[in-house]
Amino acid sequence: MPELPEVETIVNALAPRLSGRRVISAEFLSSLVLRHCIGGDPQELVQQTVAKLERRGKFILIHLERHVLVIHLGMTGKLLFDSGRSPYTRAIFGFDGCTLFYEDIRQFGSIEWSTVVPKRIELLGPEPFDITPAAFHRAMRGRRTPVKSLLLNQQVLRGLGNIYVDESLWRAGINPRRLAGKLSGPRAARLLEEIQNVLNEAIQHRGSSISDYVDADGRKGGFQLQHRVYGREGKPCVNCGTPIRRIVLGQRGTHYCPKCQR
DNA sequence: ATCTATTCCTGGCTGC
DNA sequence: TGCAGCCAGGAATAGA
Repeated sequence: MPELPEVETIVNALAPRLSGRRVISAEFLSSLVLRHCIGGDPQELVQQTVAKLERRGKFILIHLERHVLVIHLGMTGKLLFDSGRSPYTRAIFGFDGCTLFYEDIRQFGSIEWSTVVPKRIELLGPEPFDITPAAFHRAMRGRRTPVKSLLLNQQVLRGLGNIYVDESLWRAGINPRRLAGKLSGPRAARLLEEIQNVLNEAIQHRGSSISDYVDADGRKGGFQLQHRVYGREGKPCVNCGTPIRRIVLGQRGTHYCPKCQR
């Protein structure tokens, strides 16, 4: 499940190999991944040159001359260079020099394009690295939802998913059920700091490969070995030895230490 | 405006 | 062994 660090790793692999390349062909093998793209003809992408690549939260933006291609990998989406067609190939982008295959088993991912960045992308919250502790605290003020749910809200902060939210809350010593609006300024600042720490460390490790995640060159990440709570139900907390607990919060599996996180 | 529940999808796992 | 049924989850959507 690609979150900010995984998407960052993918974009870092894509950018040098796609920048300046010309789109030769665009083929879609599944209409499901185009569910956000109403009435566009893939042929209009052909012959355009890639201007630049950008990550916004978990979204990949490929800026062409006249259009922007917006890709979200969902749960099982992958962008792979020259991998060849598989039963789960949903789209194929031919460039002068390489071919990019979009694979997605569960088809939670999506691809769309338009002449301007879509509104819902513009409405995303700030990058976790681009918000001050004070602004972060303000964003939580008055919110009567568990802090975990708020951190998953991409309109508040963009890029966090289930893994890194659980890991951040453990590092900050905050119970995922705590209401966001009840966090003090210092605790909010600590939380933001730990969010930035865990994301930076995960990027250094090229992301987490928990199911079958690989980057555009087929390389796995290594940060799953650093997880302290995610996927560790029943195992001892590395800080205090208490068994890690798993609950369902906001329809999401949630992992935490009942002793360290209050 | 804010919050919660539901829906999408399918390989892999659990349990009978 | 075989198979039904359930699970994982990001984001859009509907409903409260």
